Amino acid sequence: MDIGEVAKRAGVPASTLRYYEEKGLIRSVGRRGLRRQFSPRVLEQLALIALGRSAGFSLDEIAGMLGTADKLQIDRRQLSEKADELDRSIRRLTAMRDGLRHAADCSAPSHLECPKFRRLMELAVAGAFGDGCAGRKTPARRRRTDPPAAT
Amino acid sequence: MDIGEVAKRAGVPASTLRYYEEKGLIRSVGRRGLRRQFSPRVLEQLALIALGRSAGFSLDEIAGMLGTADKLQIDRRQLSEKADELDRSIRRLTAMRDGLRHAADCSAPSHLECPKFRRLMELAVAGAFGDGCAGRKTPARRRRTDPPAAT
DNA sequence: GTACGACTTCAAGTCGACTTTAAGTCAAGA
DNA sequence: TCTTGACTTAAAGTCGACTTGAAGTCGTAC
Repeated sequence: MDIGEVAKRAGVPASTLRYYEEKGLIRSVGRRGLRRQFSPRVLEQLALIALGRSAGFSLDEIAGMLGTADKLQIDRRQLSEKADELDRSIRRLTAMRDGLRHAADCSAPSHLECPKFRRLMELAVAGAFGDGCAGRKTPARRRRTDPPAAT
Repeated sequence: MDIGEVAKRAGVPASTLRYYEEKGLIRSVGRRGLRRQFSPRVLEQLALIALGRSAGFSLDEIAGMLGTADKLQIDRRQLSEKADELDRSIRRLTAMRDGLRHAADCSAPSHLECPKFRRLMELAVAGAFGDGCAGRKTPARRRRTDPPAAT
């Protein structure tokens, strides 16, 4: 299959497929002239990649899983760890959701006067929802690189 | 207070404070020489910002909330919407967690032979966990910019 | 025989939230 | 007086996952 065909079937832009190949996540079976040719098996690989991404694995992690063996061999411990990680995220998100829900219907004149809201603020400052909360879009910050005004 | 003092108390690097000021999230009350001076009230603002970030608001959204009025006036509808959004995330993460958990102890020789796993793959391909799942680190992709190999 | 469309490469750009760096300012202590 | 050390600025760099652009290569339909 030409890359365009794969793109159409998998619902993924051709540029992404090239990128994935470059990263070693998929492989083309050869070339016809310049053009990469893919085996239909790549569609399964792409589904796997999509799943991995949805589960929160990075492309590098996924590459590691699909990497060495030609036959898929996913480490069950890795899955389990990711499940635990998700579990922690779920707990944090749940706490946050409930807090927001409360704040939304709270009768206090200002949110600042609502004790629950203040508690939430404190937790946030303390980092209780640290890196990884609420659809965190930032790439897992390393807290404190900068000396926080060292004495 | 000097910026270093605020940094220490809030546990946020000075560079971040400058950045926040530039973005209009906080304000300094003046200068002593070159140095910004902050009122202690900025600490409360920062706590609010930390909370907003943890809840998944972007800095621009937070700026919008704190923006116009000098007195904090958060739109309750906005909180409610974010709570709903979190709720959806929680559901997706939960499904994913359960799927991973299952896959981790599944007895099928290869994951590919487990029907539940395959179902999860299909869902992922179909985008059921679309943008916003599992600590998604990417900035809310716009699906399909590239024509998927138009006919 | 040439125009077209689908492909190719490589480099650079994007997004958000910061951080880092280089070069400069300033008050205070030895 | 000179040196710290905490601040200042503006500009550039970072991270991950891609996308975009420019310039070139094919096979095929006209």
